Parts: sequence; C-alpha cells; structure tokens
Amino acid sequence: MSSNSPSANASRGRRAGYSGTRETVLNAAKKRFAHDGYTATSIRKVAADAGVDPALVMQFYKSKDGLFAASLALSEDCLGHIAAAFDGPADRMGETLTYNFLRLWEEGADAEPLMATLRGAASNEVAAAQLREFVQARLLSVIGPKLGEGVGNAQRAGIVVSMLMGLVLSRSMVQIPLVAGISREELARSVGPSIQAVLRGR
Amino acid sequence: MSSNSPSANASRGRRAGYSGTRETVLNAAKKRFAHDGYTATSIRKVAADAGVDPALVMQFYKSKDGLFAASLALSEDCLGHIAAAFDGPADRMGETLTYNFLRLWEEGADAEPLMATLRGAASNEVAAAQLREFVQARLLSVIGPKLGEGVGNAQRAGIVVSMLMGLVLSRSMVQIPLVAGISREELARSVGPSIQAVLRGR
DNA sequence: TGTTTATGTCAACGAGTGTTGATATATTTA
DNA sequence: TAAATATATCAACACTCGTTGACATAAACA
Repeated sequence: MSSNSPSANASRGRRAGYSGTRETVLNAAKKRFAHDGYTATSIRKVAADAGVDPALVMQFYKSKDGLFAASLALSEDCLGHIAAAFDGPADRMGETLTYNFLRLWEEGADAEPLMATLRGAASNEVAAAQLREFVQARLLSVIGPKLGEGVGNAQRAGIVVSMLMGLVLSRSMVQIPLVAGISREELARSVGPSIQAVLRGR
Repeated sequence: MSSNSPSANASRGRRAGYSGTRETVLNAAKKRFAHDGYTATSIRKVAADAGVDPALVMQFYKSKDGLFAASLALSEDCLGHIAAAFDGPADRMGETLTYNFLRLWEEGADAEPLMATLRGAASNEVAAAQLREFVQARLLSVIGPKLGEGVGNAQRAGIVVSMLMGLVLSRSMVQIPLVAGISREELARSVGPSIQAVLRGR
C-alpha cells in the first residue's frame, strides 16, 4: 500500500501522518468507560475492542488512569450550547436549558466523556472530583452570570444542575421506562417552567 | 472467657443462639457496597472488615452476587415515610415529599442499601434493574394513587423522583459543596414548590 | 452419650488484573 | 544511505479476584 503522495493520511490536527490508532484506542476506551464504568473496564478489553495489543495502550496512555483521564476530556465549546440557552426567549429559558442540558449528555462528542464521568464517579474518586469541578466551577461559571448576583443564586443553579443530572441518570443509566420513554422535547416542556422557577428563586 | 450462663448471646430475632457474625458481615458489606460500589468491593475486603475468613462469607451468602443482593434488601416500612408526606398540609406537599425522600436516602436503616443500589447501578445490571423496579413499581405505587388518574400523572411522578435522585446524587455521591452544604430543611424549602408544580402538572 | 448441624479457618485453583521489558517493524528525519 | 523515532507484538511478572474442598471446633439435638 505504498503511495507516492508525501502525506496521504494527514489526519486533521495531528502533527504528522503516522497511523490513527491512538484515536481508535481512545474511542474504544470512551465507549467502555461510558457503558461499563471505571472498574469494570479493563485495558485488555479496550485493546481487544480496538484490535490492538494491550501493551500498546499502555505505551500510548502510560496507565489505566491516564487512559481514563484522556477519556474524560471534554471538547472546547462543550458549554457553548448551555450558555446559548439563556439567549433565547426569557420566558422559555428553563425549557431551553433543560433541552440543551439533556442533549449535551445524550449525544454529540461530549456525551461519552460525560457519561464516563458520571458512571466513574460511583467508584472512582478522580471521576467524582472531575464531576464536582465540572458542575461547581465550569457549569456555574456559565449559568451564574446569567442570574445576576442575588443571594443564593449560585446555590439555586447548583440545585437545578443536580436535578437535571437526575433526569440524565434515570434516562441513560437506570433507564426507567417512564422517564427514558419521553422525548427530550416533551420532557423539557414538562419540566421547563419548574426549572425556571427554581433558577429564579420564585 | 467461658461463661456458665446457657444462652449469653441471644441476638434479637434470630431463631437460636449461635453467633451474630452473619449480621456483622452483612453490615460490613452494606458499608462497602454503599461507599465503594459493586465492582470495587471484594469479598476479601468485606471479610477483613468483619474480622472473618473470606470463605465464611461465601458459606453465608453463596456468592458475591448473593451478598450483594442481601445488601440491597430494604426494610418493610421503607416507603412509609414517603406515603406519609402526602397526609400533611396539601400546600406543602412538595416540600414534605422532598424532605422525606432525602431523609430516606441519607439516614436510617435503608440509607446504605439505597446508596449501594445507586452506586451499583453504575456498573452492575442487577443493581440497575433493582433501582428501576424500585422507582417504577414500588415508589410510584405509593405516589401514584395520591395524584389521581390524570393523563401523564405517572410520568410526572417518575420525573419528580428522578429529580430528587439527582439531589441525592449531588449530595451523597459527587458531594458538590453548593448542594451538599445545604441542610435538608432548607433544600426542601427551596425546591418544594417546584416539585409540587411538576407533580401537579401546572 | 453420639449425631447432626452451625460456625469457622486454611490452602489452593484458575482466571483476570495493571504493568513491564525485550524485541521487531515501519516511518520519519538527517 | 544511516540514525532516530513511532508503532506494534509477545511473553511474563506479581497481584487480586471469586470460588472451592478439606478440615477443625462448637453448639444443638437425639
């Protein structure tokens, strides 16, 4: 398979050509961590999924924790859609926020890292810390400013995020039929006004 | 240490005398499963916590799954306090429900089994199924009748329970300071009206 | 008494774990 | 070309895991 073109396999963003096996391994790891949790995911399984020797995974990511950390990395504009929820019509803010929050966790590039973080938090302190930091620091730094500086505003934002994570939990992890069976649109419509009420503090 | 009294160690409720080691082991298992999750909990650790040989744990509970199942068992009147929430003043139903729900997961005899179920659901299908059943069947059989038979009432009850589990998640598992730092009373006061709104369907 | 059952310990099995070092090939660079 | 680096495989290490069978003691029962 020798090609005379100098950089035939230029994968976007990588420094040089080489192979794209690193990403294949990382994608397999993201899937495993997101579906099986931290402890139940083994380097050997990830390697098998990627069709690669386990030692190569270690060579790429140093340790299981290194691979896990790489699997939890979020995209740059991860919170873009969350922030955008506050730019729409003010009276439907709660609904838009709910819809976009669920969407963030359920599809797109950040869905698997976020689910891996959530599942991992059940048995891995690093994942719990990352989720804690994601909610308390990053998410609230986006939502907070939209609420002004009223007393207890940050607290109410934390409560809202917690409740929305509860919906994610029921839908994607526990898969409670009554909640998982509803479309995002309908769910956001049902919950939106109440979310908005909590956010605004009545 | 020989005592001449014939039945010195009569543990309450057990058929005969013997020792109370079974309960000691079960309590150790509940703690481990509730704090570390299913996969990270090993029979050897539980045995060590209980000061006992691992083989004895197997003899008592047959397998790790047997021990896990026993650790998830809930008390008989587990849902009593949840039902009681609907007997108080109607205008504070959401607040009372929230308070009692959080209380159920955070203290008392059922707190550890419930947390073990929640943590276990992240990596163990049995635990996920049990949590699913607990919410969809048992919890809703208590809440549902209190809401009458309006269209979508069960769905809204499922949503409420999911959101309340989100609060538990943030407080006890992820320990997000903003949410874990609030007292149950204050949290129930903040969230109560909105919970009630979701429950009633506006 | 003797028999049965419950309680408890010990050593070991096979399997899976994260991790390492040696080694071989392919690609890039000089 | 040759040197250097990246990619990849293999076998093996020390360890933990759930589980088992043999064996010992203690209590309950006949």
